[in-house]
Amino acid sequence: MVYIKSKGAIVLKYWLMKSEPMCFSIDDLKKMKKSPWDGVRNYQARNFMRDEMSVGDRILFYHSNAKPPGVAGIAKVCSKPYPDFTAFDSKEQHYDPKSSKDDPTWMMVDVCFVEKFDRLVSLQELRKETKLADMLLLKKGCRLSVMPIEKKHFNVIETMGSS
DNA sequence: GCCAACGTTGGC
DNA sequence: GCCAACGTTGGC
Repeated sequence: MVYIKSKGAIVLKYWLMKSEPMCFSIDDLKKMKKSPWDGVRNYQARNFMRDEMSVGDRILFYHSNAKPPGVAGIAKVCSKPYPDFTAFDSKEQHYDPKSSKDDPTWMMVDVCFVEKFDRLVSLQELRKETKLADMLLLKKGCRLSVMPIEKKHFNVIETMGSS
Protein backbone atom coordinates (compact mmCIF):
# COMPACT_ATOMS: atom_id res chain seq x y z
CA MET A 1 0.00 0.00 0.00
CA VAL A 2 1.15 3.54 -0.69
CA TYR A 3 0.46 6.80 1.06
CA ILE A 4 -2.05 8.75 -0.95
CA LYS A 5 -1.23 12.40 -0.76
CA SER A 6 -3.61 15.15 -1.69
CA LYS A 7 -2.34 18.73 -1.54
CA GLY A 8 0.36 17.55 0.85
CA ALA A 9 -2.02 16.04 3.39
CA ILE A 10 -1.99 12.32 4.09
CA VAL A 11 -5.42 10.87 3.45
CA LEU A 12 -6.76 8.74 6.28
CA LYS A 13 -6.57 5.02 5.90
CA TYR A 14 -8.90 2.41 7.30
CA TRP A 15 -8.10 -0.74 9.23
CA LEU A 16 -9.70 -3.66 11.00
CA MET A 17 -8.08 -4.94 14.17
CA LYS A 18 -9.06 -8.06 16.05
CA SER A 19 -9.08 -8.55 19.77
CA GLU A 20 -10.55 -11.24 21.95
CA PRO A 21 -13.02 -9.38 24.18
CA MET A 22 -12.13 -11.70 27.06
CA CYS A 23 -8.67 -10.09 26.91
CA PHE A 24 -9.44 -6.61 25.65
CA SER A 25 -12.85 -5.37 24.48
CA ILE A 26 -14.29 -2.15 23.08
CA ASP A 27 -15.62 -1.47 26.59
CA ASP A 28 -12.12 -1.75 28.01
CA LEU A 29 -10.88 0.75 25.44
CA LYS A 30 -13.81 3.04 26.21
CA LYS A 31 -12.82 3.08 29.88
CA MET A 32 -9.13 3.59 29.15
CA LYS A 33 -9.72 6.02 26.26
CA LYS A 34 -6.26 5.10 24.94
CA SER A 35 -4.26 1.87 24.92
CA PRO A 36 -1.22 0.33 23.28
CA TRP A 37 -2.18 -2.39 20.80
CA ASP A 38 0.34 -4.85 22.19
CA GLY A 39 0.83 -8.55 21.64
CA VAL A 40 0.77 -8.70 17.84
CA ARG A 41 3.27 -11.45 16.91
CA ASN A 42 2.65 -11.80 13.21
CA TYR A 43 4.98 -10.13 10.72
CA GLN A 44 2.35 -9.05 8.23
CA ALA A 45 0.23 -7.48 10.94
CA ARG A 46 3.30 -5.81 12.42
CA ASN A 47 4.28 -4.41 9.04
CA PHE A 48 0.90 -2.74 8.67
CA MET A 49 1.31 -1.06 12.05
CA ARG A 50 4.96 -0.21 11.56
CA ASP A 51 4.97 0.91 7.94
CA GLU A 52 1.52 2.00 6.92
CA MET A 53 -0.44 3.45 9.80
CA SER A 54 -0.64 7.17 10.42
CA VAL A 55 -2.02 9.05 13.40
CA GLY A 56 -5.73 9.57 12.79
CA ASP A 57 -6.34 6.44 10.72
CA ARG A 58 -9.70 4.81 11.54
CA ILE A 59 -10.00 1.31 12.95
CA LEU A 60 -12.88 -1.12 13.10
CA PHE A 61 -12.61 -2.85 16.48
CA TYR A 62 -13.41 -6.51 15.87
CA HIS A 63 -14.24 -8.99 18.62
CA SER A 64 -12.79 -12.38 17.71
CA ASN A 65 -13.41 -15.64 19.52
CA ALA A 66 -16.61 -14.07 20.83
CA LYS A 67 -20.23 -15.10 20.88
CA PRO A 68 -20.95 -13.86 18.35
CA PRO A 69 -17.78 -12.56 16.69
CA GLY A 70 -18.15 -9.20 14.95
CA VAL A 71 -17.35 -5.50 14.75
CA ALA A 72 -18.04 -3.74 18.04
CA GLY A 73 -17.07 -0.16 17.33
CA ILE A 74 -14.53 2.32 16.07
CA ALA A 75 -11.10 3.38 17.29
CA LYS A 76 -8.35 5.47 15.77
CA VAL A 77 -4.59 5.35 15.57
CA CYS A 78 -3.22 7.88 18.07
CA SER A 79 0.54 7.33 18.10
CA LYS A 80 3.37 6.65 15.75
CA PRO A 81 4.69 3.09 15.77
CA TYR A 82 7.01 2.23 18.63
CA PRO A 83 8.49 -0.99 20.07
CA ASP A 84 6.07 -3.39 21.75
CA PHE A 85 7.62 -3.39 25.22
CA THR A 86 5.64 -6.46 26.29
CA ALA A 87 8.01 -8.52 24.11
CA PHE A 88 10.93 -7.63 26.43
CA ASP A 89 9.34 -8.87 29.65
CA SER A 90 9.71 -12.59 30.38
CA LYS A 91 6.65 -12.44 32.63
CA GLU A 92 4.45 -11.29 29.76
CA GLN A 93 2.31 -13.75 27.84
CA HIS A 94 3.69 -12.46 24.55
CA TYR A 95 7.32 -12.35 25.68
CA ASP A 96 9.70 -12.90 22.78
CA PRO A 97 13.39 -13.40 23.60
CA LYS A 98 14.28 -12.70 19.95
CA SER A 99 13.21 -9.09 20.37
CA SER A 100 15.69 -6.72 22.04
CA LYS A 101 15.47 -3.05 22.97
CA ASP A 102 18.36 -2.33 20.62
CA ASP A 103 16.69 -4.10 17.74
CA PRO A 104 13.00 -4.62 18.49
CA THR A 105 11.22 -7.25 16.43
CA TRP A 106 7.69 -6.19 17.33
CA MET A 107 6.19 -2.75 16.85
CA MET A 108 2.80 -1.36 17.77
CA VAL A 109 0.73 1.81 17.87
CA ASP A 110 -1.55 3.31 20.48
CA VAL A 111 -5.24 3.31 19.70
CA CYS A 112 -7.90 5.68 21.04
CA PHE A 113 -11.58 5.06 21.60
CA VAL A 114 -13.92 6.71 19.12
CA GLU A 115 -17.30 5.04 19.51
CA LYS A 116 -19.01 1.83 20.47
CA PHE A 117 -21.64 0.78 17.96
CA ASP A 118 -25.30 0.84 19.04
CA ARG A 119 -25.25 -2.85 18.23
CA LEU A 120 -22.57 -5.38 17.37
CA VAL A 121 -22.32 -6.11 13.65
CA SER A 122 -21.85 -9.87 13.65
CA LEU A 123 -19.63 -11.80 11.28
CA GLN A 124 -22.76 -13.56 10.07
CA GLU A 125 -24.29 -10.21 9.02
CA LEU A 126 -21.07 -9.14 7.34
CA ARG A 127 -21.12 -12.33 5.27
CA LYS A 128 -24.71 -11.68 4.22
CA GLU A 129 -24.04 -8.11 3.06
CA THR A 130 -23.27 -8.32 -0.66
CA LYS A 131 -21.53 -4.91 -0.62
CA LEU A 132 -18.84 -6.50 1.57
CA ALA A 133 -18.35 -9.66 -0.47
CA ASP A 134 -14.73 -8.92 -1.43
CA MET A 135 -13.58 -7.83 2.02
CA LEU A 136 -10.29 -9.33 3.17
CA LEU A 137 -11.80 -10.29 6.53
CA LEU A 138 -14.31 -12.57 4.82
CA LYS A 139 -11.76 -14.44 2.73
CA LYS A 140 -11.35 -18.07 3.60
CA GLY A 141 -8.69 -18.72 6.17
CA CYS A 142 -7.93 -15.07 6.89
CA ARG A 143 -6.27 -15.06 10.30
CA LEU A 144 -4.62 -11.66 10.08
CA SER A 145 -5.28 -9.65 13.23
CA VAL A 146 -4.49 -6.30 11.62
CA MET A 147 -5.65 -5.69 8.08
CA PRO A 148 -6.42 -2.81 5.74
CA ILE A 149 -10.02 -2.16 4.78
CA GLU A 150 -11.50 -0.07 2.02
CA LYS A 151 -13.21 3.17 2.97
CA LYS A 152 -16.44 2.10 1.28
CA HIS A 153 -16.52 -1.07 3.33
CA PHE A 154 -15.74 0.85 6.49
CA ASN A 155 -18.67 3.15 5.80
CA VAL A 156 -21.07 0.28 5.12
CA ILE A 157 -20.17 -1.39 8.42
CA GLU A 158 -20.40 1.88 10.35
CA THR A 159 -23.92 2.34 9.00
CA MET A 160 -24.84 -1.22 9.95
CA GLY A 161 -23.66 -0.55 13.50
CA SER A 162 -25.66 2.62 14.05
CA SER A 163 -29.41 2.23 14.62
C1' DG B 1 -13.91 -29.07 22.15
C1' DC B 2 -13.03 -29.73 17.25
C1' DC B 3 -10.51 -28.76 13.41
C1' DA B 4 -9.22 -26.17 9.01
C1' DA B 5 -6.05 -23.04 7.62
C1' DC B 6 -2.18 -20.82 8.38
C1' DG B 7 2.60 -19.39 10.10
C1' DT B 8 6.92 -20.82 12.19
C1' DT B 9 10.68 -23.86 13.31
C1' DG B 10 14.34 -26.75 12.56
C1' DG B 11 16.50 -30.98 10.61
C1' DC B 12 18.45 -32.28 6.50
C1' DG C 1 15.68 -24.43 0.04
C1' DC C 2 12.50 -28.18 1.19
C1' DC C 3 9.11 -29.87 4.03
C1' DA C 4 7.35 -32.35 8.16
C1' DA C 5 6.09 -31.32 12.63
C1' DC C 6 4.28 -28.29 15.56
C1' DG C 7 1.81 -24.20 17.42
C1' DT C 8 -1.80 -20.71 16.84
C1' DT C 9 -5.99 -18.50 15.27
C1' DG C 10 -10.60 -18.28 15.34
C1' DG C 11 -15.16 -19.90 13.55
C1' DC C 12 -18.35 -23.23 14.62
